[in-house]
Amino acid sequence: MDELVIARADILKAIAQPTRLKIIELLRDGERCVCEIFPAIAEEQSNTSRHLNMLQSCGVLARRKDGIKIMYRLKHPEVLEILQLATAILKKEICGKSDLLKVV
Amino acid sequence: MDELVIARADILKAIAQPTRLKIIELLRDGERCVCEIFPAIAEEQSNTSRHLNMLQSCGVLARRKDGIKIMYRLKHPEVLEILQLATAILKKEICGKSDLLKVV
DNA sequence: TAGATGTATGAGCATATAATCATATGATGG
DNA sequence: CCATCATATGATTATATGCTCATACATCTA
Repeated sequence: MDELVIARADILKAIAQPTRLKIIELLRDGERCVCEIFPAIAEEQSNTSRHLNMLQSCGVLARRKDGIKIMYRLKHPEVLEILQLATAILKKEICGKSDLLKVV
Repeated sequence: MDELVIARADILKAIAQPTRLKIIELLRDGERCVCEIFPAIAEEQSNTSRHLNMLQSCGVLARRKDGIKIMYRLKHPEVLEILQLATAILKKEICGKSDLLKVV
């Protein structure tokens, strides 16, 4: 039971990090190799590689070899749905706060 | 732009933790006070209080006073949808791994 | 007003996480 | 075979996180 809770938390934790969010959003447009990803998200190659590896090993991304390159892609469309829902919550929260501040 | 990525990561991070997941699942059935929550999830009062405060300040939970008690409740149904999607991903991943192991 | 009850918070600790630099590994073309 | 390009990984550091114990703070009631 507790194992399941932890497993679910791990999936969400994998998504819940700025650098990894940027990776996921980039891969929304399709498969990319590491050498395309790290300049696109403005992170170090080394750091990007670690995050990609993490996302792959927890099942969020899939990877395949293409000659010398490693191509990463989203494995589950649900991940994008989660992002949308998070954005929806965020929007509602921002509106709520703006109301309080009488800014909007 | 980066601020938005961080804000989205923060919402997800709030959900992506076992103790907080347990709280959220408990509150799926409706409003509860702290003194009901911490025994139900088998955590210390102090620790539970911190997590509740965290979930409230990031907008996942709402709270109100009821006499001496503080009642917490889910603020956005989207949070439950996120949990469902995470479970869906997990299921697919577990099945995939089971296939590999030829267990199922 | 003195307890009792419910909730929050300060301090401390152990562990986890993310980033960086340097280097290793591995595949490819000349 | 060597140089080069693409990716991964070891070591280190700084910071964040989660938990616990003790205590504070409020609110109610006898």
